[in-house]
Amino acid sequence: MSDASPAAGSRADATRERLLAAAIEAFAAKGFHGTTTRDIAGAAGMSPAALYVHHRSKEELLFLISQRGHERTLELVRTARAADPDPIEQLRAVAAAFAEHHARAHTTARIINYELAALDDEHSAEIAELRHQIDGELRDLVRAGVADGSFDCPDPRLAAAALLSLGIDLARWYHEDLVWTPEAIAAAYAEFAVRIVGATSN
Amino acid sequence: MSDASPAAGSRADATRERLLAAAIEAFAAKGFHGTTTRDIAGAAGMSPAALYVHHRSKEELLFLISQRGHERTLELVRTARAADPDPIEQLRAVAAAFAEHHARAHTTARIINYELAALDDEHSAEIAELRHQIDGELRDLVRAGVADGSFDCPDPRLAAAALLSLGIDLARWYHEDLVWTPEAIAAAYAEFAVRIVGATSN
DNA sequence: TGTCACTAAGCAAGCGCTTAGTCACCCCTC
DNA sequence: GAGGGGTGACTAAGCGCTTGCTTAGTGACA
Repeated sequence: MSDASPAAGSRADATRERLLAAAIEAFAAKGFHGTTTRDIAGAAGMSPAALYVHHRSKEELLFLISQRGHERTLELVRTARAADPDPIEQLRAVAAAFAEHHARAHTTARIINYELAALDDEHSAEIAELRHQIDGELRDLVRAGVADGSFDCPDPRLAAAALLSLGIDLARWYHEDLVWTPEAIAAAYAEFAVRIVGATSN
Repeated sequence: MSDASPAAGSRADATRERLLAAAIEAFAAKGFHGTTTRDIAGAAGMSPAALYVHHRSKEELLFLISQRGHERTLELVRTARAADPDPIEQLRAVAAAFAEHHARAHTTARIINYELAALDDEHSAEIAELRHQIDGELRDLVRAGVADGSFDCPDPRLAAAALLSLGIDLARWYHEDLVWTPEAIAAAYAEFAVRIVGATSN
């Protein structure tokens, strides 16, 4: 039910993570402004004040979730690109990994993509930089495919935006009791991605 | 900056619409729970109490926006489908209209797609029915194309979901000072749609 | 004179966050 | 190994403020 667990060890760290996990569930279900600090603390089995022993504010909780999530996504995309020099294979790998992750971690992904406006200015800038890097990876990939003639696509930037949309919107509609597994989604979406850029397989 | 204006006439109706327009801007920018009734009334140049002269509650405002928006989208899709019996042409028309609308009316579209959880049970059920009809139109269209051999696409339902995602996610990222016009987006997205379903043009 | 859009003032409830204090536990000393 | 001083996770209570919404009343127009 979660994908958070770094730096474990002390009892305090465990509680810290428990509060973070509760915040993820609550923010995803009711949005940042729709969630109260009492909701989060209550779901973690603690009093409202305990939240402030481990975290500075409700907003900091959101930032932490957002930061971890974006770093994870960036790493995911870079790893997928690194596996093969061929743009078509890179695109398949990136689209599959991106889609599978957005299906599997749709709870976190929902917060990451739809609660950006609730971050304060400083945190917002830091997240914007991470998003810029993720977007850059996608644009570079599409441009490389166009440059070597693998892709047929008049506007690479717009194609990159469409590819991102396909994955990100999964966070909005995917949930566990659908017929599709994250792996099935990944396979289908890899094919959609290849088609969108008009790839000619060698 | 808005696309609301039916049933005008009396002074009261005009004020009612002014409040609705203010609610649209505020909900889109800060979310339903992040918006206060004072924000809405203030933006409409009125006191907080004036809101309740014209509307039952803040939630009813959201429902009204959502209902109008969904009805408009459903009509848009049906009109696009009605223009031509050929599935490929229908898909082009639907994808173009859907994308253009989500770019042009991204403010309203954002509320419609991302604030569903804030509706009360009764209103939520009514909106769910409208969404079901929109989804149905898309699925029927893809199935028709697969049936007559125009489309090559192993999972029509998943392809329909991807087509919807492409349009809906525009509401998240599109804004006025980008290089692309809604018309340019529409043209590119019509091509993406045709590619996603693997259409073989006759 | 009656109607109705509209406001000033305010209510009950709920918000994020703080304060003052309790309690379990750990290490050091004798 | 009993006693004591210190530490830090945790809570009950509540502060200052904001929320959605109501009420009593005003003033313009028919």
